[in-house]
Amino acid sequence: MYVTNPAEYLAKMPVRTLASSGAKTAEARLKAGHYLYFEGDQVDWLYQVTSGVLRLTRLLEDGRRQVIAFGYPGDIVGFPSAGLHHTDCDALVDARLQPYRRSVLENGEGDPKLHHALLQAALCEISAMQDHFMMLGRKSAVEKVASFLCVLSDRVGEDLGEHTQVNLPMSRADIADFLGLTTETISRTFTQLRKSGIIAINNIHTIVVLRPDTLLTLSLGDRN
Amino acid sequence: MYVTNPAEYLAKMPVRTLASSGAKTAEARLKAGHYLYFEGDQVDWLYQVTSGVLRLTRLLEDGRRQVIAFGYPGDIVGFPSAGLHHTDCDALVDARLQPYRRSVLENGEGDPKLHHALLQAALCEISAMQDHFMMLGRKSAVEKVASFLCVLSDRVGEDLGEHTQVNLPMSRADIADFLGLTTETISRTFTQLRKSGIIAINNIHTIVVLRPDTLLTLSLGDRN
DNA sequence: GAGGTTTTGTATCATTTTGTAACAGATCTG
DNA sequence: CAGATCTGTTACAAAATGATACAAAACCTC
Repeated sequence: MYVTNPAEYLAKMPVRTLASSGAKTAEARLKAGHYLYFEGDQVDWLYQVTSGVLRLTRLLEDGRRQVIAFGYPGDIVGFPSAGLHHTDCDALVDARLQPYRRSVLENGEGDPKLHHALLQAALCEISAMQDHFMMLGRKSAVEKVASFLCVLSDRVGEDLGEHTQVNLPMSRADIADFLGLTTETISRTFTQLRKSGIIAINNIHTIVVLRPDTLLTLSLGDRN
Repeated sequence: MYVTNPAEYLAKMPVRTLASSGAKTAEARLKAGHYLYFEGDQVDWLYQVTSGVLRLTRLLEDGRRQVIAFGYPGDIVGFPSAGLHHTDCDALVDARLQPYRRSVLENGEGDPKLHHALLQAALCEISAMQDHFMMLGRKSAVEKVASFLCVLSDRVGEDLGEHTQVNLPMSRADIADFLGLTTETISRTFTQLRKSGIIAINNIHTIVVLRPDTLLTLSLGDRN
């Protein structure tokens, strides 16, 4: 059987920019807390994150929230459906963005290579979201948190020689809304992982993965 | 605030075929229980469902399963990521499928209109999956089941004058794996809806929505 | 249609996760 | 700096869901 790696989510795009050399649109900047677009907005541009971290969210009328994804460097955000945005998007920390015209993706205007690259990014997004389905639908709290940390560690972890340090720019509530849990459960699970010596919590936004192999095992939910 | 309709999932594509008139590829047939492709297979074709119902699934090593989607007439299945399928796909009931070459989507070969239509289907898929994220991550069992029935009722319900009849070709286990629940919870919830007079269960695969408005209210999780 | 197998429904019990609340620690503001 | 306001942690109670067991129904297969 082809083995699904449930921790594949977020490991989507090479960090290299897609922009062709000529006629490049100027990079945009987005300050922490500021919104790039809202649900229902007309889509004119797609954006590739160059630096910083974005947050894509959806709201239910009663206030319940789902964090659809975090946008890390290399990720493309803003794919339209029927020409509209279907999430809100804001920056967790100051971010730089490379904009691409929507028409490049949808009408093939401009560089064909860029059109192809954006299309591939969209297709990649579909498969990445399928991974996250498994996460949301079929994993326990510990497995979810472990998966989340594994992915971030692989993708944006800083090598500390012995261990890997991971910066968490998002709040516990963001993590909870991403994984379909409550903030309390996130806190409890972090504490549990810390007490087991699997991670260390330097400060609220900085954790260190002490035993990556154990964390990975937990994330896969091995009942062995 | 722009109101997210959580029951939007599955309401993806018009049932009309995308195929351009000329040089049309012959329609394919897939018998109930037979597989169209497996996770890891090379993608050569995309398929639009003409009739019947498909099931897209993913497996975890320990046997846990997530039903990614049900493919109803109008839906496109088989979007590649890195050229490969990332789900299994089989037919719940005999199905007819209109195949489109992968290269039409990815390399723009052939009819540009078809290329555009497939691209739009992919983008639509992304937004539909975002809806389902909300479902999996933030909804209770009753809300999930109610949403599921609402969507099916809207999409493929048969008008019985007073009420709407919905055929459920999938098993309780399929519904459970689609909604991130267990079969027992599905059974319990169905019974609960039946006893409340919101639905009637003619037989295992046929339910009737008696009070669509109440079902919709339940699906939205109004705590009013 | 008989006999066996699988699926579904129901009840009970166990576990996980959530809700609540109190408190601690940050961060903000004037 | 002091007070106010978030955010995060922890403990305990409550609720929802899952697991188990078993009976009933549906479905193969011969």
